[in-house]
Amino acid sequence: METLDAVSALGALAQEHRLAVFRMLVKAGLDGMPAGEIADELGVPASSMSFHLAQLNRAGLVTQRRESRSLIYTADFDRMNGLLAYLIEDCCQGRPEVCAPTAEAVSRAACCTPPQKKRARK
Amino acid sequence: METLDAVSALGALAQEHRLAVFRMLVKAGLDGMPAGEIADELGVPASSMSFHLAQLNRAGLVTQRRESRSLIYTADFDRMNGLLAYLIEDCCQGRPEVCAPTAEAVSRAACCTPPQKKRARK
DNA sequence: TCGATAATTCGAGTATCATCGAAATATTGA
DNA sequence: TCAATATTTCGATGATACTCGAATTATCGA
Repeated sequence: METLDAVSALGALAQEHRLAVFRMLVKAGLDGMPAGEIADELGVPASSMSFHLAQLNRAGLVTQRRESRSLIYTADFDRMNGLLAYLIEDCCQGRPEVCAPTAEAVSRAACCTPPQKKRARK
Repeated sequence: METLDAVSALGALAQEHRLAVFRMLVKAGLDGMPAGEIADELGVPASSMSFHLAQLNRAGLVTQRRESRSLIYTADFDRMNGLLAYLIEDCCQGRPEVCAPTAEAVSRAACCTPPQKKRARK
């Protein structure tokens, strides 16, 4: 991940509502959640939530797919892993012997693997 | 680390200059760097840099100590580790079996351990 | 085709961020 | 005590960010 991508991803997560959304979407896994449900759950007006979802989307941290009338948002686990890897490498940069093994472990372990597919929502 | 602390730390890193400063300070290790040198290195006016350093400081990602006329800034490795741990837990939240071992590995390895003390600057 | 549902885009208001020169503060050495 | 150095704080400016109601777009079922 490039530095500018990291800045953009960090900025997307650096907001209370958006961090909450992302946490929620991680929990939801590959099924994702419709915009309206996210907004309801967090008690934020739909138009405000739409703004935040667009930011997360632009930063690549969530993807969007239409399912009938709903737009389903899903966390992008690869992207989040990319950010984590960047931060860990960044953090240890110039001193790889200190924690490169850890960075390596993280990237090998593919930390943010989406959980196995769940049942379709009722 | 609490969610609001994470938002604040993420916000501090979500800016090109500040991310560059943090990278630089990580490289510098416990010795840290004086504000002026940081500003020079990045080609940013001193007053602008002071603003950014204050933000990093407020977010707890750097500490400040006076050494004669200079203010030396140092990366706070514990804080950065806290942020990484938060993000990794966050990312895997509700599905610990997927990557808890990785989070554990990261925290055990103390990824952002400051490198051993270097020579005093000339 | 029409009404209902789900969401986004628009517009306007307020707030916070980023920038940078000038002025103020802290420290040192002579 | 005074000039020089290192840095911050102040003030002003322009740019983004956040909020949310109203208007618009897309889709579905009858």
